[in-house]
Amino acid sequence: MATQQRRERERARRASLIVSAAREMAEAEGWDSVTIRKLADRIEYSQPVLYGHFAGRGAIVDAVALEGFEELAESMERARTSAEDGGELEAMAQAYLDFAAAKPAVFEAMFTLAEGLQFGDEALEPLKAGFASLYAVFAPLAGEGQDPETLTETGWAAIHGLATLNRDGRLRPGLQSQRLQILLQRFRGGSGA
Amino acid sequence: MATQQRRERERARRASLIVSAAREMAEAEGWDSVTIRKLADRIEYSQPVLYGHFAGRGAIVDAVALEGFEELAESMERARTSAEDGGELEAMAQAYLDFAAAKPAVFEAMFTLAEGLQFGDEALEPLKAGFASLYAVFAPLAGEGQDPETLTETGWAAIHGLATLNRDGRLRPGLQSQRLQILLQRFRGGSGA
DNA sequence: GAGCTGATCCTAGCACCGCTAGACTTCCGA
DNA sequence: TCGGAAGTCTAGCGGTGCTAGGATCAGCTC
Repeated sequence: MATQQRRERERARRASLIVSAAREMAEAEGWDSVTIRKLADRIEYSQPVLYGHFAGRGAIVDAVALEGFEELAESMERARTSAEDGGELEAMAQAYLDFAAAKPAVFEAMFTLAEGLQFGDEALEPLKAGFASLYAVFAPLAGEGQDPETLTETGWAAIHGLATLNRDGRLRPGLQSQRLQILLQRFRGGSGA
Repeated sequence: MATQQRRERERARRASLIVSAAREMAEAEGWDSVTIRKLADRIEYSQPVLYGHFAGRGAIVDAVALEGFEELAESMERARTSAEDGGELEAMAQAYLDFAAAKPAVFEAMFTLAEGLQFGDEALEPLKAGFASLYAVFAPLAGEGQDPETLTETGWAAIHGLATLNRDGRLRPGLQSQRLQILLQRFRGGSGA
């Protein structure tokens, strides 16, 4: 009886060990070098054990991505709620860009590697939470007769584009905050100072 | 003497055959299934022949990406120059989004797979041409004391984010043109009608 | 406490990948 | 005609994700 629970605990613990090992390896050497063999070595089990926890390599990447979405949502929400009046958008956008810059491998898992994550109405909780944070900030900026959700998507895309192009070295380095300022100015229609 | 030239021609022809085969396969079945072996089968040569043309698989992907940049730059420039007054930004942005939607595999090669392409000041011609088109449209929109190049980067990122998030199914389908309208309205500061 | 049963784990191997060494064939120029 | 260079192929190396099948070990039953 209690045995069953202990096993369950150990299983869960090992699963999260796999995920964090994958994450660390990816962040240190890139996703290409995260192989099942190395992962198995790292956690000191044979390869088949990994398949007892995840359907395959892709599922492990997805798990890292999901963890990333949780953290991103949390970061954004914290930034938003602790910002002073009028500074919510900037704080949240900055949190997004910081996340992308600080955890590039996780970000990559979330937005270019993940394949099994559901979006839209049936999305998992962390994904919805992240969008909700964005919505809370963008919706008030919607103009007359403008759908706030569509505006949110647009604003998200703008921030996201900034994050990805910058990460891939396609924008001039050292100017990210200037670009963010321009974006903010355009979206809230202010002076940009 | 003439033999040398004929050989040169045949070589070039075969190189472009490889690139277009890779491109077609990627567009049809995804980049994962573009393997050197299948590619060799397709062009009816053995694998080592491919390595006489390209340093490796990555170089082939890069070649497809470069071709993509040429086409994208051309599309944007055509859209921009043939648009009626005041419609340049919309036409160009639309061209960008259309390209991403119509040729997803090429777009993927350009922005997530390519590894050997230089950006910035030493970028290849097509990349510079593409940015020049963007610059021509965005620069006039720069506000007082605002760096036009930084504005261009920001605008590009916004459009790019729209393209990628939409491609990955992370935005509600069927609303891309509404999102573009919102973006345009925000960037030119107009009414958005 | 002995024996059974089911969960757990590993060894070994499949089919595929990118890439390359070395042999063979073909063609050109002297 | 013949020698050398260019071109091409076969075969194979080390790696990948993934899995079948057997061994081992824990816990339950009597």
